[in-house]
Amino acid sequence: MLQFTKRTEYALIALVHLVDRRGEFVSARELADRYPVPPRLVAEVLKELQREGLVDSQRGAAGGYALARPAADITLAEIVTVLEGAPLLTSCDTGFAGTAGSCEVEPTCPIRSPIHRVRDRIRDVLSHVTLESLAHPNALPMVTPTENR
Amino acid sequence: MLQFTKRTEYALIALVHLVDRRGEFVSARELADRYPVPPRLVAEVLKELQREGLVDSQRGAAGGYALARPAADITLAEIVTVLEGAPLLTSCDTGFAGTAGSCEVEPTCPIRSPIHRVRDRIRDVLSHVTLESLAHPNALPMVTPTENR
DNA sequence: CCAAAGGGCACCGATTTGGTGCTATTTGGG
DNA sequence: CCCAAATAGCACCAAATCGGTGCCCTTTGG
Ligand code: SF4
Ligand code: SF4
Repeated sequence: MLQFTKRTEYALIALVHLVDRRGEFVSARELADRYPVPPRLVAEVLKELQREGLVDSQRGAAGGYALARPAADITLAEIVTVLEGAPLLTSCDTGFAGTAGSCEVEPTCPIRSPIHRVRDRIRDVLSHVTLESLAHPNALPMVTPTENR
Repeated sequence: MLQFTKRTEYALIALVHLVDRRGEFVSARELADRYPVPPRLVAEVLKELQREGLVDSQRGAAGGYALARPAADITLAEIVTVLEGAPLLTSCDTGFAGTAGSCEVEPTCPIRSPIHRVRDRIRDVLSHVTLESLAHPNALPMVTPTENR
C-alpha cells in the first residue's frame, strides 16, 4: 500500500524525541505522556529497535532508551528496513539478500527490472534522510538532489 | 508496508504490454495467456483502469483495452494513485485533497511536516517514471536527477 | 444467434496491521 | 531490604487489507 505502518511512525516520533535528549535515557512512558500514542505499542516498538541495535536500553527504575549512534548516522531507510523488512515495491528479489523470489511471473516479468530501478531510487531518497534532518528540518538543506519543475 | 499491491503490478504488466500494441485493442485473455497471472484479476484491474480513464475499452467479440493516452503522458504516480489511493507514507493529510487527518497525534506530531517532505520527494520520483520509460528502459536516460554516490 | 469479450458487484480466505495481556527480570531509591 | 518503575519476551486477538473468485448482465463481430 506504499504507506508506512503505524509502528514505523511511532518509532520515528520516539527517535526524534530521543535526539533532543542526547545521551539521556528516556522511558517509553515519558513518550506516551508527551504524545497521544498507545503506550504499550511504543514500548514494543522500542524493544524491537533495541534488538536491532538502533537504540541502547537501560533497565530498572531510571531506565529507558537512548540513541545507539549519532542522529546523523541513522537513516530513514534503516529504520524502515528494521520495522517493515527490506522488500520494497515488489515481492520479488528484495535487492539486499535472501528471500528468493516466490513470484510466478518472475521468469517472464517485463516490469521487474524497470521497477527495481525505481525501487532503488526510492531507497536512495530514504537513505539520504537522517534522523538529524527529521528532527531539525531547517538545519540542513536536505541535499535537494531532485531539481524538477 | 511500502510495497505495491499485486493489483498494481498486474496493471503495470498489462499497461506495458499495451504500449507495444499501440492503438490496438488487447483482450484480458491475451494478457493472461502471455503471462502467468490470474486472468480474472487482470480483467478486474483493467476494468478499474477503464473507469478511471487510463485506458479505453471496446466491448464485444473483438474487444479489449488500449491506452487512452500516449505512454509518455501516463506516469507511475498516476497508476498507483488510481489503484491504491493517493495517501502515501502517512495516514494523515493525503496532500492531494479531502480525507481529513483522522490521526490522534496530528496536532502535536513532530514528524508530520518532515515526513511529508519525504513523501513529496517520493511522489516526484513516481511522477517522473512514465509508461514509456517502463516499457523501453534504455530509450530515455530516465532524467537521472539524483546524483548520489 | 452465439461465442467471445467487457461491466458490475458481492463475496471469501489469507495475510498484515494495530493493539493488548501476561509474566519475568532488572534496578534505583526509600 | 524491598518495592515501584522500567525493560524483555512472547503470545494473542480484532480489524483492515489483499489476493482472488462467483455470478450474472450487456455488447458485438462473425
Ligand atoms: S516478478 Fe514481476 S510481477 Fe513478480 S514480483 Fe517481481 S515485479 Fe512483481
Ligand atoms: S500526524 Fe504524525 S503520526 Fe499521525 S499520521 Fe501524520 S505523521 Fe503519522
